[in-house]
Amino acid sequence: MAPLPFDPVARAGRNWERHWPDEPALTIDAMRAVTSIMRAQQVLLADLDQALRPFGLTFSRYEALVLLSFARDGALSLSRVGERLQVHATSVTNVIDRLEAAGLVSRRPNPDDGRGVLATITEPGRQVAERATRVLNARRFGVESLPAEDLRSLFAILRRLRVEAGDFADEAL
Amino acid sequence: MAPLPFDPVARAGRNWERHWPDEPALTIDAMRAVTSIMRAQQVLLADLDQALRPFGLTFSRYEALVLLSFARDGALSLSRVGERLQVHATSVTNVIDRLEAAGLVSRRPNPDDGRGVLATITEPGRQVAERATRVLNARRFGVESLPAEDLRSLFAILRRLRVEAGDFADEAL
DNA sequence: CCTATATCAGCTCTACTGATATTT
DNA sequence: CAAATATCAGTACAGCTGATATAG
Repeated sequence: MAPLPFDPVARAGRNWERHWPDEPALTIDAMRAVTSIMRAQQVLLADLDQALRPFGLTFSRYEALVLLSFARDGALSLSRVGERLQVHATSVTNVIDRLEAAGLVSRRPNPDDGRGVLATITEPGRQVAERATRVLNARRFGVESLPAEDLRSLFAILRRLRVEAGDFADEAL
Repeated sequence: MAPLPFDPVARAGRNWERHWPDEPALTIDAMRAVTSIMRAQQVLLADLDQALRPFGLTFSRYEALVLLSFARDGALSLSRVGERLQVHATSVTNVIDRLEAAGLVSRRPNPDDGRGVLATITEPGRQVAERATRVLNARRFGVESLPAEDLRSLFAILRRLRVEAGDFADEAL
């Protein structure tokens, strides 16, 4: 795809001002910020998925695998996985299905809850998680171009957005 | 989905530090920022898609429709639509197909290029775009919780990320 | 009885690949 | 002939709904 000789988000902002002259500046600020997030996510996801392809992982599967690698005994109930990654129960089933088919995770009944299932990371799963993480760390998750200050600003600002959206209840406010 | 009593991104950062003690702090900053962008996008897209559902639009279709509404004569070649929205040619065909099926856009041959097709917004399309935009403006695109300063920071920081990712060539650098 | 957990079938959507007809 | 434009078939993926079996 040929890169544009101008910023399409900035241009959209100018069009917005022209067509909606009575809207407060805050509205255009919001539109530019949201459009920027959408584009940034698209660019980053494509970059990360490409980096993870040699490992047979997508970013979603990678997130689930790493979550298990950090858990006590390398195991979590599927419901916990869904909570932490904020994905639907059916999506958890799907992601774990694929990780299990690749031999990176195994299922077993939850001894503490007869309704539940524990996903456990396997030894090959740990190895894949570690090698994939080395790759992502080395390319700094696709944001090599940003200084630490900007990265921390992003986290802080988007954290507020996530709290307001109900992503989690802030423990330190 | 029950909201967590803690920030899952912050917790992932602490786990990262514990498992990768030799990684520079910058790596964890990058991981937190990227994960935040992914989650924020997910939350925002769900919010916007829900707001647009009564209009029979997704955010993708809304973006294409608004782009046409801003264009001279309300028309753009499909290749231009793809450039501006940074989506694949096949996705442009798909989006315009659906907008056309809904009567919001019409296709006609490009008089300036026999290979091309022009997408033109219809009068019903303009009305839907205007009503949908009023709704999104009113809810400030889902980021009501952020002050103008944060919205402008997001735009500025993500703009650099987009430039480095080849989203566009900066005209003012 | 009501709720929670997980799964399944089925649908929508976006993204991408590879092939193709047409035109420049 | 090579490149660009658009389309189509087919695949993969994530996200969701509704239904279901099992267990707390």
